[in-house]
Amino acid sequence: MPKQVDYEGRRRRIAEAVCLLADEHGPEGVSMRDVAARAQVSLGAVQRCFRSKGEMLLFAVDHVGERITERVRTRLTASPAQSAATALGHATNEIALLREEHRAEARIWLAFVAQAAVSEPLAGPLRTSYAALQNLLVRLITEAAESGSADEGATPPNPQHEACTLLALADGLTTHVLLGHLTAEEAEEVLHAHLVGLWERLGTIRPEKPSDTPGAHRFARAVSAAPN
Amino acid sequence: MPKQVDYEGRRRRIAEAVCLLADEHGPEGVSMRDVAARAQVSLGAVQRCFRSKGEMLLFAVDHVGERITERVRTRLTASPAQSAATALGHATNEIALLREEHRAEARIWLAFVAQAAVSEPLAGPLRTSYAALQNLLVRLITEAAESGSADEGATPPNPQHEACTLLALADGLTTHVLLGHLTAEEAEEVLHAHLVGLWERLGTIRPEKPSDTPGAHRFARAVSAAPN
DNA sequence: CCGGAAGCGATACGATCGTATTGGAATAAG
DNA sequence: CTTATTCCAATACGATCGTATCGCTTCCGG
Repeated sequence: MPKQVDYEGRRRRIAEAVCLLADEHGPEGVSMRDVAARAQVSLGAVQRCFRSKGEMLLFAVDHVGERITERVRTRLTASPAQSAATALGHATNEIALLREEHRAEARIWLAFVAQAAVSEPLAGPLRTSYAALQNLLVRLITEAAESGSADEGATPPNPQHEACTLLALADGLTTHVLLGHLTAEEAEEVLHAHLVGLWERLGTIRPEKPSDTPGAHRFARAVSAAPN
Repeated sequence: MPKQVDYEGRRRRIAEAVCLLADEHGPEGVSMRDVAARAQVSLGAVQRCFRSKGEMLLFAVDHVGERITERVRTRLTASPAQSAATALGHATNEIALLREEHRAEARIWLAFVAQAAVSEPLAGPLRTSYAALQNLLVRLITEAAESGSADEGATPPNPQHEACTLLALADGLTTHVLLGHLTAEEAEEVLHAHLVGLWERLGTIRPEKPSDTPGAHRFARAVSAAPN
């Protein structure tokens, strides 16, 4: 048996390079050559890892999806929320990718989403990621609703609906921030306001600020210094 | 003076061609040659109308933005809403571009948004369009709030916040429908549910169903969607 | 030590891109 | 009609794309 290399590791490195380029020049602005240069490998090496460009992009989008989902999950288990409601806040804030240090991830996500809207094979992994996130939200909402009011006075909101709403709202806000239509602070405020409404509807006691930045909102890079 | 042509008309026709192609092949998937072919003009004619491809795209995005905004406005004046609240429902439904016949417009919008996230000149017109839509929503919300409850019991919601929320939610839902994560019906349901909540918060009497939607609840396959 | 398979850097190739150029058709003014 | 000017279709051009090919280099099994 001749030479053997760590394909999985290389694939990941290439995927990271794809992300960096997609962040800088948008989707379709990533070429095999640029990717190879960014990943510090030769074009031939990239071609050995992926049979075609499409396959490479597919792997990259899967990679990003897993990273985001993983980050949300980590956030939940790392800082054990005092209540399901605050956990919900944390998760939503994480999904929205509003913080400055996640702007790149947000741009990458948007790039892939736009591409996937016209390329069915790319849409698959994205749907999977969305489904995972939505399931997580549904679970948190259900949990919060149960731990919340024992009184059943108001209409108990449909967790599916609420999760859809939250997910779509977070996505939309992210997009608007990327476009510069909203500032990150405005988006956070809007998101928080919606969460407050949701908590009331759930009958939970309104928890403290869900964000990890109690004081100044500007440039919240206090937490999760881990680059990647 | 020699020959003279209707440049404005030609520009519009080219913009339409750009939209058709962006709808089919995504952003960056539109080439000058394809555009020319679609618009039934020669490549040279396109080059005469626009100094560069970027200029052409800029014109096209402006064109689309105006068309959408105009359509929303038309919808409002055409069917004189019984109340500001129903008008709000109509406008939101129109913005969300959920109906099948507007799927193309939605894809085009998403394409431009993704492109604009990494290309500042493109972002300008998009921001303008968003600002216009948001202003319109703010106006409708304010109107609805005034015509609504005279009682000031609950916290009077901030129209700016509500407009932002509505706009972002509509955008996010549109995206999720395009990706196939939600069906158009599910998205409409979610949007409607949010509007109901908003109406209650505004203290307005809940109006009848705001759109021509079928009322069926079909949330069976919301989550754990197909892999691809 | 060595045979040979696997990896990969370099390079070639054909297609397609945006843009520049150009020669002739079309048309309004004199 | 002539002429000057605008328009445009065709074509050329250089760059860049994804992909295929081809020799080296590298390294494991025997």
